[in-house]
Amino acid sequence: MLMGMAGRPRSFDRDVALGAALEQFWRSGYERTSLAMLTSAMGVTPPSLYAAFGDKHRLFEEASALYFARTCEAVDRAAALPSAHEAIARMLDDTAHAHTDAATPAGCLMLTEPRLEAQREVLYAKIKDRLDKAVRDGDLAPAASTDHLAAFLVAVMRGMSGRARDGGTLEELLAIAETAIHALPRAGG
Amino acid sequence: MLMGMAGRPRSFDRDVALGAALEQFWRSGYERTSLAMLTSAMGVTPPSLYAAFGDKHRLFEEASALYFARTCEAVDRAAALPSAHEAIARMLDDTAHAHTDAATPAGCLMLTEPRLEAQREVLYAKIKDRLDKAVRDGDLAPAASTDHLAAFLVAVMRGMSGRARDGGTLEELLAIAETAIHALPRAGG
DNA sequence: ACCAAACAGTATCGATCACTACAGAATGAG
DNA sequence: CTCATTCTGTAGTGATCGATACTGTTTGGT
Repeated sequence: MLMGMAGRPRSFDRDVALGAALEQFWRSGYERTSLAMLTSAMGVTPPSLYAAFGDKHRLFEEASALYFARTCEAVDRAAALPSAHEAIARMLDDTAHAHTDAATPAGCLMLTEPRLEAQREVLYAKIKDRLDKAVRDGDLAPAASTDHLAAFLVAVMRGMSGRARDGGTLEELLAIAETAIHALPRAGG
Repeated sequence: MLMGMAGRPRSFDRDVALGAALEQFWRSGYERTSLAMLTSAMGVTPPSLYAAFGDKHRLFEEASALYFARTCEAVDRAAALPSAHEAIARMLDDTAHAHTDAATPAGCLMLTEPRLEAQREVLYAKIKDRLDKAVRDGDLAPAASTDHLAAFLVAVMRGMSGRARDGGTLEELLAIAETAIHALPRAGG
């Protein structure tokens, strides 16, 4: 009695449905994505969606958290590179490629969606931490203001995301990235 | 007979109402701005709004054109400065101030609203033209790719606008602008 | 077999969206 | 004045929004 588990099993894969929701939010943003679009993309009826994910807002939070986790993986991989210049260059290169990948919607969900400011704050902190480490390593001039540099880099990534949404190509985004690299202080300077 | 002008005169100032609509669109964006918000901000009832401006989309086009004209004035003033570095520095400085002006909504309507890509294209062209002129003047290295630089600068401005929407301060945006300046090729290089 | 539990699908909820029909009020022309 | 014309405000249009009540259906436990 009162054993929690019982009843008809779910007829869809929750992770697959979440991925479909993520892609829809990514493509159209939170506000422009209606429940009809979500249920169509996920192959799920509204009551099933609400039973599995709560409401639209919680579904978005779960989907954006998934996106954020993937992004953080790439950022952390880049940050692990030996020099700050390599790390930053890799991050910007990743950004250009990810934002123009034909297999996914253009641009970056985290950088485009207004309500994901907390995620952007974490991205900023990751970049600043990597720059601070570079200063400690003697890899970056001690006088470099890592907070200003990190804010600049997040702004550039954001600009790249916006340009990708406007139809910017990979080459165009790579050119922006390469130009931004020149704003970094020279090694040992 | 059939003289066009007659009837009850409009009870509100069309330009003032348009300015109020612009501010509302600027603050909330096109999609999030409802007609109820517009009529409330403009002090006008829906039928008057439709008689004076057409529909929501045309009202937005007129309001964003007004915003665009004002922005172009500032950009052109900056472009008239003697050196490219001065011109670009002024544009970025203007951007930082305009995006954080307490008297207006944070950020830039033109750089934030997805559907205003055509305006961004014009901004890009203005910056590129100024850089091309600098190359002709010997003010910028002849090898400098002005299209890449212009795309970079628009991306930075866009990032500044986004950061302003997230609550970024004037000082923070000025720091981004100053960092971006360092990406410009050195004079005569 | 039988029942409680959890799911699926239809059909719909009230709220809000952009938008407008209608009727009264205010003007200029004759 | 009278009348056509244009504006204003109320009130409400169909459509769509996010979210659910309800009715079966499918499962596991006994």
